[in-house]
Amino acid sequence: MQKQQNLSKNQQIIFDIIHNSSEPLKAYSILFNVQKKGIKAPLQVYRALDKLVELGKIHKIESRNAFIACQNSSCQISKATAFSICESCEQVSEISNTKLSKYLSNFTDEAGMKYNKYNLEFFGLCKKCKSK
Amino acid sequence: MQKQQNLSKNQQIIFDIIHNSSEPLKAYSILFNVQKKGIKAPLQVYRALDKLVELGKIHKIESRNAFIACQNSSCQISKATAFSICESCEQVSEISNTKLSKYLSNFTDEAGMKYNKYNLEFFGLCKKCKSK
DNA sequence: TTATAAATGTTATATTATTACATACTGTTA
DNA sequence: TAACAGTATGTAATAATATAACATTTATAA
Repeated sequence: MQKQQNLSKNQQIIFDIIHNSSEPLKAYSILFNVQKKGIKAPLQVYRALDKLVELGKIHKIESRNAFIACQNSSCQISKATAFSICESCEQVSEISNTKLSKYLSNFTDEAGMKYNKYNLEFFGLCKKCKSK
Repeated sequence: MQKQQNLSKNQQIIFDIIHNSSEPLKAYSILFNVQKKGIKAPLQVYRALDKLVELGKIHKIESRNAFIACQNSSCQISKATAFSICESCEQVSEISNTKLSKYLSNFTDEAGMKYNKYNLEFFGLCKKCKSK
């Protein structure tokens, strides 16, 4: 329940739920979970999610429309993200690999373009599911 | 309008529209475009899209919920995809860079896991937008 | 030719996300 | 402290994206 400075009430409530979850959470499942705390409308959830993403406290898993807490203490702003996703159990982990992030941050395309931001999603079977 | 063998009627109609588009297309914009051709329901579009993705003829740009034709002739099955996305004009290009794809296909995480599939989206400003 | 898989058609509905507008809170600075 | 600006909240309505369920047809191949 680690208290985060400078989050607003709704932002804190929603961050806590995501942070305490062992799996990525979808917006409407978050909504369902926070209705007892007085957050009643989708927009209240989406606004907090937007802000938390902007702050780098959470990331959106684009292929799943779901959100996880940032697992990478150094990632203040989420402009360089990488995840592994198990296609069987849907477990998601954030990858923090210095070589990978350096490689991608320095990547230059055929036209000489560099990019200030990327998102990478790996898919496969996690250890548990592979051994089944 | 290049005729593709072994696509069904709806698949062919929808592939042609995506293939001839200069920008990624969203499912409901495709639907709107094909209503004159007798495709009336979202599901008809989504089914064709699913199949085309499975065949590697098109790719889904996850962060945009939109679809583009595969620009990489060698990419039969879309299990290793990379795109550059302009955050200003929303132009999207598929990146086919052998070094990058080798690097990512061989990537091994801290736990020794390899992945059989990935999707990478780079964000930035395209040449045109940068020079504005 | 018959049976199996793939594709289609149709209606309804589920899920994800935003617009628009009114109000309240928080932190500055005059 | 008053006035202001910026951020956050509340609420209702609706837009945009995607799937379930079921009936039927077409293509393929044994």
